[in-house]
Amino acid sequence: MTAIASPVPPVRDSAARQRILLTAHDLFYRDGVRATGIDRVIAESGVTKATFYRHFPSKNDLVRAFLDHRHRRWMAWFVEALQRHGGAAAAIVPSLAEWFRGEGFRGCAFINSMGELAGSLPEVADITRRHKQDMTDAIAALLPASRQRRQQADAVALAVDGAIIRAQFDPTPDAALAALARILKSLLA
Amino acid sequence: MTAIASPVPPVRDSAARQRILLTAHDLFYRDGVRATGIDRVIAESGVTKATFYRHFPSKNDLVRAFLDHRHRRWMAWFVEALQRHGGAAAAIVPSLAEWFRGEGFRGCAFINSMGELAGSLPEVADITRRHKQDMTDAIAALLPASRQRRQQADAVALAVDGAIIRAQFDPTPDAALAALARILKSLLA
DNA sequence: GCCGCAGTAGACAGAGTTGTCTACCCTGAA
DNA sequence: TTCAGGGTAGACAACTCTGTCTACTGCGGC
Repeated sequence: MTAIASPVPPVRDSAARQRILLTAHDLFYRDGVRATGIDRVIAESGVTKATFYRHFPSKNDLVRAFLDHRHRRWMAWFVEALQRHGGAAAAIVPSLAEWFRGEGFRGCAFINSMGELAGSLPEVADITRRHKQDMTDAIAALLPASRQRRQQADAVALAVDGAIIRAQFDPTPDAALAALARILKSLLA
Repeated sequence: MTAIASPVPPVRDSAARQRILLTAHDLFYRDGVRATGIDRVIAESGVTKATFYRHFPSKNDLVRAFLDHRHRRWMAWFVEALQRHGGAAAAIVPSLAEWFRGEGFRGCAFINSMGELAGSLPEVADITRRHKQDMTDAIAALLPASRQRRQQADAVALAVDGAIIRAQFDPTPDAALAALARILKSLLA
């Protein structure tokens, strides 16, 4: 369904489309998907309804594009941050600290979306699973090769998700980072 | 604000109120809070609008009552399940397995709500923090007394949250449980 | 020069949202 | 017996939501 191209390709990498997508990204991530009306996205991206609906036939299409964009953006940042902090397992905590302490941190966009869109966009679970798989792969790349690297990476990724959650409801991310560090230390000893 | 009693107590533990609350619990947990309209709750609990608004002056009041109810219900189940599985740290994985494999499992109601209500009901972060604090206390009670029990419990709770998330997007909870078991084993060795 | 098309501008439909209000019923306690 | 109050039944207001539609503009390539 989703991927069938229209007879005459109606959209491309236009400036308007980019503006819509970036605006939607900020609003969806900050306020949540359901809390953000299409009208708001349209108004804030300085575009008209006709233009919006030319690029995104429905809100769900925009949501999918948002998650796709978010995935690329976040993964690029994550991989870069891990390298910047040494490219080993020890890079995980300082990298996440950066994110958690960053201005508009509001948790994981995928986890948040999964919670609110289970009914209206069931595929968000699959999208989230793929996102977390890529995150786990990036983590695995930091670990020394061994027979249990895959499972170690799974465990680390699980702990990272726990830390993201905790950093989302605690006033400061310190406890989340400390607990994560404790887990990593004992897990990779 | 929230806790000020009205001059003449307008509500009590009536049957109607209970029906509304239980219906709201099921719908909010299954479909999400924003996705569930007040009309739906009213229709499915077999009550009229006037009755509903007598007990819950606004949807936010209902949401707060829902989270409170959910907290009591979930904590009671959790403590009971941990005891039933032996009352030690080893009880955590089988207890969660029960929940994850249960019929309507849809993740943690608090984490889900925090994601979608950040804007309209900011206090949900505090409610979630208190809920997780109680969960952590229940976990701490399983661990042998030591100087680091508190921090161990924090780390275990963080991993539990990670497992809840993973069980929410994976088709089966097996990987989540295995990764959690791995973390517990190395953490409590 | 003209034509296609991405864009602007905005009215409009149809459904759904929360919340209010009137009118009536029924029961249990003073 | 009266009467307060929790309940039923449902209209209605005011707003927001997604999505459609018409009419016009401005520009780049053929």
